[in-house]
Amino acid sequence: MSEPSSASNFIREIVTADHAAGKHGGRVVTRFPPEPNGYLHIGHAKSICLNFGLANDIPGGICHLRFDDTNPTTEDPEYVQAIQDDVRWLGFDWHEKMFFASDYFERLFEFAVHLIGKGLAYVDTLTAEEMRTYRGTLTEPGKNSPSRARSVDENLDLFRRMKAGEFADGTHTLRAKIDMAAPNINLRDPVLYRIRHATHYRTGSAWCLYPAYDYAHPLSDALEGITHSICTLEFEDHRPLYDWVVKQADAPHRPQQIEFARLNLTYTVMSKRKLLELVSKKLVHGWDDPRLPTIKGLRRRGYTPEAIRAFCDHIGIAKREATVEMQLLEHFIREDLNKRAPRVMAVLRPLKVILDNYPDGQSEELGAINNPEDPAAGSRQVPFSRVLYIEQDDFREDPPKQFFRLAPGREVRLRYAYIIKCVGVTKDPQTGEITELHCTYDPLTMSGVAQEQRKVKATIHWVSAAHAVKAEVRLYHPLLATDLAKMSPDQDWTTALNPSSLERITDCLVEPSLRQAAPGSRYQFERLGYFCTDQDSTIEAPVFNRTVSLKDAWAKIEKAQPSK
RNA sequence: UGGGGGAUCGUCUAGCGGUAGGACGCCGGCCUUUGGAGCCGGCUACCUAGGUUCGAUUCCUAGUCCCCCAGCCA
Repeated sequence: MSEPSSASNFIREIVTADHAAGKHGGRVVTRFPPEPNGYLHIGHAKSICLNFGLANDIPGGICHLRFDDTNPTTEDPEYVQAIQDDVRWLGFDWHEKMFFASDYFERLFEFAVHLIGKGLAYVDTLTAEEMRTYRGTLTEPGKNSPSRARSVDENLDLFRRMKAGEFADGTHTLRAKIDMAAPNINLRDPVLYRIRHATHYRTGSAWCLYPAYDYAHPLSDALEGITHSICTLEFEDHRPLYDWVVKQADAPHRPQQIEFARLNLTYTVMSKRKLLELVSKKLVHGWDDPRLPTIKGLRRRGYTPEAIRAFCDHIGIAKREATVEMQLLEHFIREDLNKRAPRVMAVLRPLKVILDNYPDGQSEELGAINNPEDPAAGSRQVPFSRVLYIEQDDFREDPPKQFFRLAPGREVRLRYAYIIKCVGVTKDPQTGEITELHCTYDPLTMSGVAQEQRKVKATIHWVSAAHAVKAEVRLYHPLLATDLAKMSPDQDWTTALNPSSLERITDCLVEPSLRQAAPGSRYQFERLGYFCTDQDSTIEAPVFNRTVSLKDAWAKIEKAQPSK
């Protein structure tokens, strides 16, 4: 990737200054370290853009992809694959520098032996329950575990036996010997290793002893020669422990941890726990459900990596907790797709229009511009005939103020075609529902012909009944109907879900050029929005996802109108 | 009544002692064969109170409010 440098931020300043000062031997090595226990989301994209972006922009910089797989009970190779796919799809490259914390288990064990030898770690026999009691509280100091006085030899012996599988889960831990009275709770003899007789997706049953994050992470960083270890704010008070581990283990290298605020977005959820809950309870259709802020979801919905990167660059990096408006994300996908999505005509909610004065059985091919923003996109032919469908929203029997579209006796232009006039409305005698419109067309108003005196206030899209292709369109609405921040924590957060976040319309009609739309291809349905061909789409049954609507000035006017 | 962080337009963000800027959003207008796009203009922001200084969003002090931490999760 060779895009213009991102806007600066405090982390970029630190890294740039360190690089200029020749710190770390002039190297810059960052890392993106997900635990493979879920799919990546837009919040991870922020971190990916930061870490890889930094490495890309600084000469000689490199960003590692490291799987922080130290907990065998939550991790799965499915996630390892998905994470690699997503990072690549976002446009980043780890240049072969892909690592697994689980590959360091042996070396991590040796560091622990070293720590024990220095008298800085001990095997504790307290139960989890007891350990909690001994830890003290936020305001009261903890007290030393009886195990703290064990000799180095005894610790070494016990630790090796822990590794050998002699003890059951939960019976022993390895703890750092720091300070049980430390005001920072993370320093009150944190657990370094715990026993887990579980199968790890990579190391199988080779280990029953697993290093904790606070121990494995700093040492993994050190082993890889990471210079700047960037993480989110909640790890701020782990930094003293991070530094302690690297220093006391006599690691070959001292990385610097820097924290920034994670991304929050309005109307959606970003925690792995909640996303997993949505997927496992089938509240959505999977990790790639287009309603989700996962990378896979956004991708299926039609988002481009370029738009996501532009968004990430734009929101900036800071330490203040912030919630970005979804509209900003939408702005970036509109901006990107406006420049490159080919325009087509599609009618979501069809209303039949019969052109009384257009010869029955006749049809013609009309030239249509593929993208007014991109002359190189060329043009195509769209068939026109006597019976058409227009959007139900484009006709009002009793038009409100400022409604410029079709109404009895009124004229509109059909995009790329003629000006038509509504001369009759047919209704279902039973329901009173409008079933079809009778219109006349003016053959002298063919699109492209100068029409000095014929100005109409609206141009609407249409499809030819005889040529249109039936399609399903899926519209997505916000995942959440209620702001989670306004809910009490004891309430079930899923009650905040928007029950109508997915709207499927199965009898849409699209222009024939869309018949063979390939899954993943993106279009602008004129006047409606940007749509992406879904992976479920087939030639027999095309399916389109609405990525985002176009900005809708009329919707605003209508909403602002007094009533009705 | 511990520790660690953070407070700038509605939202995100810039500012590094010298006229508080940008983006989104919103409101007008122009333009338009997409009520899209584009163009032009506008939109009650420095948490509070003191102090230092010719001058403070910036430095200092004291408050206020918000977030994180008591997993053998990461």
